[in-house]
Amino acid sequence: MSTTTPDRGGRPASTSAHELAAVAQELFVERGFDETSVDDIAAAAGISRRTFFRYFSTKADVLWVESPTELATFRDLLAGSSDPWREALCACAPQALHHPAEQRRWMLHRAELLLTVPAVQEKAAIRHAQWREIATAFVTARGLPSLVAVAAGHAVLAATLGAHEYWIAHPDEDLPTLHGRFLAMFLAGVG
Amino acid sequence: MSTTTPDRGGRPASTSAHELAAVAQELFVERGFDETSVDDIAAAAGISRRTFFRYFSTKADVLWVESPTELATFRDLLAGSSDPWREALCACAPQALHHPAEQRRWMLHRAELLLTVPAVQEKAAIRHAQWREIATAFVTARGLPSLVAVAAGHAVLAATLGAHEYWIAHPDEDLPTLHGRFLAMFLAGVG
DNA sequence: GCAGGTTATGGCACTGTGTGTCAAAAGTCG
DNA sequence: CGACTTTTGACACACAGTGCCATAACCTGC
Repeated sequence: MSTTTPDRGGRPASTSAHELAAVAQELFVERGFDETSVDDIAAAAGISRRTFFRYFSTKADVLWVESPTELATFRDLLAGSSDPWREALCACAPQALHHPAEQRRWMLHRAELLLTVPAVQEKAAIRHAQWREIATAFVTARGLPSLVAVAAGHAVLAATLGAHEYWIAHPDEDLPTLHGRFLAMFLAGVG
Repeated sequence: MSTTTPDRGGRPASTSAHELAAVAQELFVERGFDETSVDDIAAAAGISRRTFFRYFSTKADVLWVESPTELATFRDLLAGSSDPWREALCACAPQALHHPAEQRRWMLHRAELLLTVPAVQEKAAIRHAQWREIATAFVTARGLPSLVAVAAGHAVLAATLGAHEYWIAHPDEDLPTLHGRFLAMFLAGVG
C-alpha cells in the first residue's frame, strides 16, 4: 500500500497543508474567521494568495484538514466490523473522530466555531453530507431497506453534532462517551 | 395583532419578496442555481442589483421566503400544544411544514436543490440551526434536562432532512407521513 | 556544468457576491 | 406647493475563487 510517489523532481513545495492550517487557525482564533482574509493567511504563511488556493480550494477548508482522514477511517472501520449494523455505527463513529488529548483544546475551539460562526457552519454542510453518505452506504451494503439506510445516515450525523453541541456546554464530559450515548439514542428506534 | 403599518407615505416598493422569489426560482429551474447570477435575477425582475440585496441579504435566501413563517408556525404550534413533548414534536413539525398541494412541484425542486447543490446546502445551515433551536427551546421549557433538549433538537432536524431525502427518491409517498415516521424513529430513544 | 523535463509558485486579469454611501425618484400629508 | 418619508439606483469597494501564463527550483541524463 506504500504508494510513495517516485519523486520525478520538480520545485519543492514551500509549505504544507498542515502548516497552512496551523497558521490559519491561529489567525482565526485571534481575529475571527470572517475578519481573516485569505490574503492575511497567505501573508502570514509567506506564500501568495494564489498558492493558498492550490492547497485549499476554499478558505474554510483549512478547518477540515483532518476530514479526509477521518472519513476514510470511518469507512474502513465500518467495512472491517462484524458487529450488527447498529452496534457497528455506535462504535466506529466515535472512534473515527478520536484525536489525541493534546489536540483537545483546538478541537474545542473548532467545535465552537462550527456551532457559532455562520460562515463556518455553512461550509460544514458538505463535510456533514459526506459523513452521512458513508453511514448510509454502509447500512445499504448490509442489505437494509433504503428508508432505514437514509434514517441511519441522518441519525449518525445528528448524534455527532448533538454530542459536540452538548460537549461545548459541558467540556468536562468525555466526547466519545457522549457521542456513543447520542448514537444509541437516535439509532434505538431506527429499523 | 393587526400591526398594519400606518403608511406614512414614501415611494412605493416596485416589487415584493415573493415576486422576486418567484422570478428567481424560475431562473434556478431553467439554468441552475450557480449559473444564475444576482444580476440575472435583478434584470428579470426589472430592478437593480442593489435593490435585490435589500429584499434578500443573500442570493440563496430567495429559496427560504417562507422560512420565517414556517418557523413562527412551528413555534406557535408547539407553544399551544398540550401533548407530551414527544408527541407534540411529532405532530407540530410536519404541520408547520405543510404546504398547499399546488406548491408540491416547487417543493420537490427546492428539496432537490437542497440535497444536491452544494452552494444551496451551505446556505441551509442557518435555517436548520433555527429549526433546531425552536425544538430545543420547547423541550427545555418543558423542564427537561439539557441533554434531552439538545438531542431532541437534532432529532427533529435529522428527521426533517431524512424525510425530505427519502421523499426525493420516492416522490409518490406523502411527505408529512414520512416526516412523522422519521420523527417517531429518532425521538423513540430520546429521554 | 548544461540541457530538458517536471512541479510548485507568483502575478494578473476577471467574474461574482455582498456592503457602504449618497443622490434622486415617488409617493403622503398639510 | 413644500416638508417628510421611503424606496430605488449608481458607484465604489473588499473579498472569494478561477483561468492563464511566465518563472523559479528541483530532478536526471549527458
